[in-house]
Amino acid sequence: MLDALGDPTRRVILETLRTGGPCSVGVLAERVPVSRPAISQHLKVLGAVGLVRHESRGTRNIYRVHQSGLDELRNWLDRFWGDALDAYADHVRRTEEERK
Amino acid sequence: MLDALGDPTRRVILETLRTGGPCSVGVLAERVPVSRPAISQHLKVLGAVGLVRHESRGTRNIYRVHQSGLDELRNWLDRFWGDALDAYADHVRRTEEERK
DNA sequence: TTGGTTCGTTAGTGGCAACTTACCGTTCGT
DNA sequence: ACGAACGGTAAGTTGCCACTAACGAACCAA
Repeated sequence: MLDALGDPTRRVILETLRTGGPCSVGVLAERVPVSRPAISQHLKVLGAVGLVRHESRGTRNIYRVHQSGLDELRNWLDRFWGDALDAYADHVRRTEEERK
Repeated sequence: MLDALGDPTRRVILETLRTGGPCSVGVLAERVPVSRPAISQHLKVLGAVGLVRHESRGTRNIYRVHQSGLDELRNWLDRFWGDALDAYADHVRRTEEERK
């Protein structure tokens, strides 16, 4: 998931899909300075983690951003930050006891 | 920012800091199966994007997770999803007109 | 001051993944 | 049914980044 967002090209692809709306692979290859097969590979990765969905329209596949991946990221964020605060509180309490 | 979270080792370091609370570089090197210099380099990257803060305690530096990076990520998420919906609405309207 | 930690930095290497070129399957128009 | 367009896949290369090893700096204790 975060691995998928780690690549700059994939983020550009997502940005393009976000600002330009859903579009085909060929159009994406025109807008992003990268060959068409590279686009395909990245879309495969993005699709595997639920960040994009594709829909076959004749010979061309229309890709669009999908929500599930973003939701998962948000949940991870919430849980992460909550646990970090708890762990910090524990740490403070522990060092407090050591000082005695 | 997302580049920083893209590396698995860095996520492990963050997880370690989160669950175990703040700790020094040497302790991190013990808990994460990676050499100490590698830890230093990763902490440098994580610090550059505001995900961790360090505080010099004598010869040793205590690192802890910091909020600003997470906040920035959350803001990005919110704006991303909102814009994606708008762009999708535009796209629907545009294809609707082309159908005429 | 001297020895022992603790940490940051540099140089160098190995491995992985992103990219391109070439090829093949699929689908639509004629 | 045939040609063309669109897209996914395979193989191969290149570039980048994570990692280790060695060195150097700062700090504390004696």
